[in-house]
Amino acid sequence: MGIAERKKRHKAEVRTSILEAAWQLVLQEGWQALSIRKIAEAIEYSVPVIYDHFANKEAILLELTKQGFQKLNAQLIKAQEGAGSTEEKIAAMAYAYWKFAFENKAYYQVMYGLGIPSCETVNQISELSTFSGLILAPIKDLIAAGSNPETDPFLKLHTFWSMLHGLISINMMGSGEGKEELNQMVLQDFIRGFVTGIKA
Amino acid sequence: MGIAERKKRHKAEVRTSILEAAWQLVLQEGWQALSIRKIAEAIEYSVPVIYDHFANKEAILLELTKQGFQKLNAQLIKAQEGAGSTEEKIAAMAYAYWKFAFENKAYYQVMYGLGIPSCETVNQISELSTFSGLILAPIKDLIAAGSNPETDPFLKLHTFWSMLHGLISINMMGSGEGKEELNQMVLQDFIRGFVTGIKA
DNA sequence: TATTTTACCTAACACCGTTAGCAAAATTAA
DNA sequence: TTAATTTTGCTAACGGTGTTAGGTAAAATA
Repeated sequence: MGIAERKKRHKAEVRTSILEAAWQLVLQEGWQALSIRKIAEAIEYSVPVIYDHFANKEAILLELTKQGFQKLNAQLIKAQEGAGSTEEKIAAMAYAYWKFAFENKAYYQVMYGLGIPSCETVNQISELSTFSGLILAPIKDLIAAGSNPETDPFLKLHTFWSMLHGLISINMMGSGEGKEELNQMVLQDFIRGFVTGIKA
Repeated sequence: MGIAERKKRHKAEVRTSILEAAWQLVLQEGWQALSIRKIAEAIEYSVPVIYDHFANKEAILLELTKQGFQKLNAQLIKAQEGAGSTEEKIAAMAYAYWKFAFENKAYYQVMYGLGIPSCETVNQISELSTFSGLILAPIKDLIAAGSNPETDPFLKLHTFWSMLHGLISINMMGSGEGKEELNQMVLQDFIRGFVTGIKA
């Protein structure tokens, strides 16, 4: 009964090729210009085949979003591991998040493209809870070590994520020119403020 | 030659009705669902008439964006006037900005819908420079009164706007339920951190 | 070999933004 | 008042979108 296996394997290959083609198109023309027909042409199948693998276009973007968070999480873990103190961990993760956003603009724009992940969407992206967990841990440590141990860590996680995202999205417009140094300063400014805000 | 006047007036009326219809549609179905054809039907004109008044669909959204910033600016001015100290001014404006966003979600989403206003877009929205000016003034005052008078006020404006926008956009997803109090805390947290960050 | 399942495609539906080209109405000139 | 001209607004189309119904040919099963 190796036939069923072969078929499954082939189906998985087509699915993968859809995602790869979609990703190439996003890289080349931006996620706004992604279309089912372009994907179909790229994978050399007819349009309806795509709907055998994904319910709709949004599901494809959702899958790319998941991939983005996977990649981001991996880099956050690496950043955390390389850091010593709790404080350094938070700083390293903020920096890693920032770096990820600018080194993977296409991913970041897909991940937050339709606006911030909506309530329904959040539950579909399991990677998001990993993400939250990663950042929550050092925040809890920092709170425990600070002078206000009853501070709500979720509140701080919320703040951390929100502000960082805000900084990035507003800086992402200027893009191009010699703003890199200014941006670095904004980031450092933020981290310093955030950490001392918890310790105080 | 009152004829030309009447024609001008009529043309202006049609233009206004386009914007009003567009706004109603945005309120009812969200800006993503806005379409030229729906506007045309609402104003009881054929589709091409709309292109006599606006170059394209984006121009209509741009006009709504301008209206949004006008309204926001008005509320920021009011907030600033009602506040005493420089510090209170900044807090009041942050709160007013926040309040505007949540009381006018449709506007806020149009204003930041296509992502943050891009470099080209910024120049088309004169209201944006008014906005910047409004926030810049108290920031400058606070810097002057603080212990680091050489701090770049534009950097701080940047930070202020970015973080506030981030807080709002991430909080805008949760929307609905009993998160209002938590949100208030996040905002207060932000303001406190921002102000002390400048003074220190 | 006959039958059933699977894989896949063509063609369509209902939209979208945008524009070319034309008919009718309103204005101006004779 | 009639003729010429401008203005106004329309129909219809082009090329695109996401999505799906329905049919055909190939492959697997009996």
